Parts: sequence; structure tokens; C-alpha cells
Amino acid sequence: MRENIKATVKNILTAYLELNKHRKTPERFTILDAVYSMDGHFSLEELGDKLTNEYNFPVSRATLYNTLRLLIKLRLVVCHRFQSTTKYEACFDNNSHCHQICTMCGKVTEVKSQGVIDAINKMPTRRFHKDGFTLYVYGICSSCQTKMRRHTAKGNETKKVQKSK
Amino acid sequence: MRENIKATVKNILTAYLELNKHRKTPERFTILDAVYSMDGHFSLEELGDKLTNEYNFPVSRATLYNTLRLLIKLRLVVCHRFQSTTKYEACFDNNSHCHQICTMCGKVTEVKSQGVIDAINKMPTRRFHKDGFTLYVYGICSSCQTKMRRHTAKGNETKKVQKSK
DNA sequence: GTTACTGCAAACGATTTGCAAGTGG
DNA sequence: CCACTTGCAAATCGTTTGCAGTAAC
Repeated sequence: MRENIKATVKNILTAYLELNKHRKTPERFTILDAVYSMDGHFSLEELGDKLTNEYNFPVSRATLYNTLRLLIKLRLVVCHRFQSTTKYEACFDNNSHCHQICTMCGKVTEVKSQGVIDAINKMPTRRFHKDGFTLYVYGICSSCQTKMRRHTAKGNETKKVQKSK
Repeated sequence: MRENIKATVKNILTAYLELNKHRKTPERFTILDAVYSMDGHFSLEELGDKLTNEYNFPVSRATLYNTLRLLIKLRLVVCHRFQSTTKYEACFDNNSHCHQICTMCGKVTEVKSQGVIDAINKMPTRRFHKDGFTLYVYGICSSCQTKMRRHTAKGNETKKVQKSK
């Protein structure tokens, strides 16, 4: 299953490189394979580690950045910038998903909602050719709701300030 | 109209500061006012410039960052990280909007779609209390579509690579 | 008067860039 | 063999932090 996807995205990359007369370097293909072996969100760091440890194929930071940029351009990867960190994600055949982000603790959860997907696809655009979306829904997760209730119950002179430490 | 909103958000800020025993500094209120005087997206830079030039009230970078973080926490401001730049936006009573982003030229357009808003509000969540969303729809804008058609028509050995200069 | 807030400058971390060496076509 | 890619290290950029002075309460 996943191997199917890997083969498909590899073909997309190959086609693009040939069409545009770019080089088919082992780095590019190995990085693509590694990306499609990661589960969910990952950082550049983690990708580099996987390449070094599991693939025995260390790649420089610069090349990681270059290749990720290429894959993003090809829409084989999406990039999220949460709070402080940047996370990447393989996105072929998964262009369309929603992230629930808790504004208290920063926890990110993925959700799928066909209703939302349909509504976005139906959304009228003036000659704009849609081919994917990212949705971030902000709010308070259940455990933070509980914390807040407990906190307010205690009286509100507590100094719950910026730093949550 | 806009003055109404300004008054409302000012009250929200005041209430928060009093409740949490934080100080009501002129910086905080002036920054809030400036934020709600900006049109659409703005950068930290632009906000600082407005404060300096139009308000005659220069504020340090550190304070801008601190205050924006506070306003984001209060959901009076949202922060977008596009490609390379970070943009902020006043968002009271405007929690819900969609951005169309062209993956070729990077142009960002705002769109409003009641269908999408409804679908997201109806989206089921497991005890997650939603209070706003941001939607990024990726695709190709009309002028880039035209460019591409012209480009492919000319023959595809042209080296249209990374740098668009 | 106390303590939080501000401004400054230094520190920091993530990303980009310049250049020499390597390698795909 | 040419020039695109890579790797390295230095440069750059946005953001955070530490500290001393200032002002809110």
C-alpha cells in the first residue's frame, strides 16, 4: 500500500526532473523515500536523523532544505509552521486535511471531515485552480478545558501568566 | 463602525489585564489601536512603522513581539506564516476567513465562503471547543495559469527553474 | 516602594548563501 | 567535460532573552 504511493511519487519526481532537465541524484530520491516513510508531521531534524540512521545516507542541511523546497513545489510535501517549530508532512493523496490546534497547550490533532472537504471543493473561486488545502481550527482541547475550570474554580487571583513552564 | 470595534477590543484587553493583574501600559493600548487601524495583513515591521510615523509612539521590537503574543492569546490577532514572511492580522469578529494562495507566484487573496464557514462550524469534534479557524487553499491563480499555458506552448525545453528572479 | 514592563543589545536558532569539490548527463 | 548539486561554513534574518532603567499600581 505505502509502497504503491512511494512508487507513484517517485514517478512524479522523475517526470518533473526529466521534463525540466534537472539531475536525478540519489539524494533526491532517498529523501523522497524517507519522507514517505515518516509518520505524520516531522521536522527537518528528524528527517535528517532518519536518513543518517536508517538509510545510512547522511545528507547536508542545505540539501535537505533544497530538496524539501522542491518537493513542496511539486506538492508532494506540505510545510506547517506551528508556534515556534516548522513541521513537514508527506501529502500526496492527502492534500486535504484539517488540524485542530489547542491555543492553550499547542497540541495539534488531525481530523478528517468529509463535510468540510466537500464545502471547500464547492467553494466558488474566480478562475483560481484549487489543488489542495490546509485547515487549522483553533480552540481549547478537552484537557485544557478541564484545567481552566479547575483554575477558575480556585479563584482568579492566581497569576497564570505568559510562561506556562 | 471601526471605532466601535476598537472600543470593544479595548474593553476586552482592559478586562483581561485587570482580571489578571497585568499593567495597563500605554504601549499595549496604542499597539492594539494601531493593529485595528491596519488594513488586512501586516508585518511586525509595518506595525512598528505605523506606530512611529502615524502615532508618534515608537515601540521597541521586543515590546511589539510581547504585545502581539498577548493579543494573539486573546484572539484579537492572528498570525500567518507564509512562505518566508510572517504576517499578522486583526481578527476580532473576523475569526473565520479563507486564504487562497497561488503556489506559483505566492499571491494571497482573501475569500469568504459561507458554505465553508458553516461546514467547519458543523464539523464534529471530540470535546474540542472551536473558536476560530484559518483556511489556506492552494492552487494556481488565473494569471499564472495563463503564463503556464504560454510557457508550455513555446516548447518545454525552457529552463524555468527554482529562481523566478 | 514593589514589581512588572520596556528598550537595548546580545544571543539564539532556523534558513540561506557563497564557494569549492563532486558527479550526473 | 560542462554545469547542476552537494556539503561545508559563514552570513543573514527573524525572534527571544538578559539586564538595567522606568513607570504602573
